[in-house]
Amino acid sequence: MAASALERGMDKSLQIAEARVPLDPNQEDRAQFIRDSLRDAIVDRRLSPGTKLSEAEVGTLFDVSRTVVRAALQMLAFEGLVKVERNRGAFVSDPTPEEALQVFASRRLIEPGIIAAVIERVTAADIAAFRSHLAEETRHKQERGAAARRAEIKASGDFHLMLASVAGNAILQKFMDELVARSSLVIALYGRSGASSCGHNDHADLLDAVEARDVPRAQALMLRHIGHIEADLDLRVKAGLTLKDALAL
Amino acid sequence: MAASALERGMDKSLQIAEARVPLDPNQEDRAQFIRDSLRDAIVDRRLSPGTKLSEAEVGTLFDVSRTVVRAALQMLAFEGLVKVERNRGAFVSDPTPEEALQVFASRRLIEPGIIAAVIERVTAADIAAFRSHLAEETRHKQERGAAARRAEIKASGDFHLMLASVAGNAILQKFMDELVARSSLVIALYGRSGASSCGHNDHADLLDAVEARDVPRAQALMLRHIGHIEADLDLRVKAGLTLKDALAL
DNA sequence: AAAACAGATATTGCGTTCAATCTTGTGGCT
DNA sequence: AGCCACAAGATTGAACGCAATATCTGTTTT
Repeated sequence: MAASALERGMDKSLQIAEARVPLDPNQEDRAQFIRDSLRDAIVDRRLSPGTKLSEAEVGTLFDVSRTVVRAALQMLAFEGLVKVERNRGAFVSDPTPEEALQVFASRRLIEPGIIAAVIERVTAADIAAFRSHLAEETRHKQERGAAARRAEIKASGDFHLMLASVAGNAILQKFMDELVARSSLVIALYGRSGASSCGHNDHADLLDAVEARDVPRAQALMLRHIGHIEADLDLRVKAGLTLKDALAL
Repeated sequence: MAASALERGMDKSLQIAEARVPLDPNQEDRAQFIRDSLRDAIVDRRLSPGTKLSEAEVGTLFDVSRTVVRAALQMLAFEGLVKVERNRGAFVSDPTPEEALQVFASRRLIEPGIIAAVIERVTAADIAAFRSHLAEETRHKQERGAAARRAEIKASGDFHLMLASVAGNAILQKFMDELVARSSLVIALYGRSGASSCGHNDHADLLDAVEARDVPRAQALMLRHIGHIEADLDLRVKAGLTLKDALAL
């Protein structure tokens, strides 16, 4: 319930998922583990856009050398979640309104295709998994608080990733990974209601159409859904938010 | 004709573009430079799939430390052009037939969308640039030899990249970068006639439709074109090429 | 007083080094 | 003779340290 109490503890340190060495999962690929932790933190908006990710600081938090941190940051840079500037360091990226539009334009292109592939390959077990996930989603939607909202955004993204996974194309799945992560960042930045779900039940409707194997309808619902998410954005806000403007109030 | 003699010279060394320190272009981002050199070499098939890219060896060739090489290899791994195996090293990727199909399925999804965007934004200057590029392409097509064939494959890919660039969506452009590179690898591996252009003039036709701003026709031509490329593949060949089979002849 | 310069500090870029892991070659055992 | 075990060599993984660059502070100059 009051899970947002967790967020209090962030004095001046980075406040990533685990405060210190969450134990090496399997001792392999620590860079990947750090990348995942950072990505979750970024997508969850525990790390806000523009935040500097100092190599030394992250290294201390995870108890690894800067070498490993560097690898993780480079991966995130490829996904577009952080921006690295030469001799200056890595920062959580701060997508411009234009980039935000490009993210959704890309999704509009790819996701209908994914839907078509899903309908070709989806099994009864998949449908059950989707329904179960949907229940989880609506649960979050009814809760209050920043933590629940974050969980909702994340769950909403996961729904799309599940679709991509069922579609069975590894390349498209990777693209969707990136697009969903970037979307979360955009929504966190520009979202008006904070959640992409202002009264709609898009995922449930979409799933119905998928189960009915109605390709055109499912694709139309997907496009409508993306439209809903986009409509919830207020791209003006951040447009000219320079330090000067920010302090002018 | 017997231009393939060029490939003979690769005794045991890697045979990348420049034999040694091609001068730091601007002293910045040497890793990126190495990545580009390696990518060109892979796409051109001067480095064949499966080749091991030893950190030390590449480092020596470019006269940098392994640290920088590592960064370059990691980038290529993200693009899917090399595969890194833990504690074993990096290898030029060797896409399976299934991966090959996924590459083209992805392109079928994305490129028609790019075409639509292009027709919305293309200028007369762009058209001129395309025509100029096309002339270059046909020139290569009429030449003989492995070098010309490589140049043709590369030019053909560049045409699609030019389209992506005109479309004006940086994210899709990055996706296309990856897809075109992977396509080149797949064509090099599975291509029957070696070039994607067995008698067709797809690019010219496509460009005509774009200039006429006929979206449906241009999209149809794009799909047909991708179909042509795919039809030129022989995915059986490599299908079961295990060591055992390879030696069975 | 504001701008500009200069030194001090912090951070990144990257070469080097040591430990861990994989590969290869040799020798003993069945 | 064939197979397994073991050791030597080679290669990657990751920490460390130094040099280069950017940032910050305090002072000087206009």
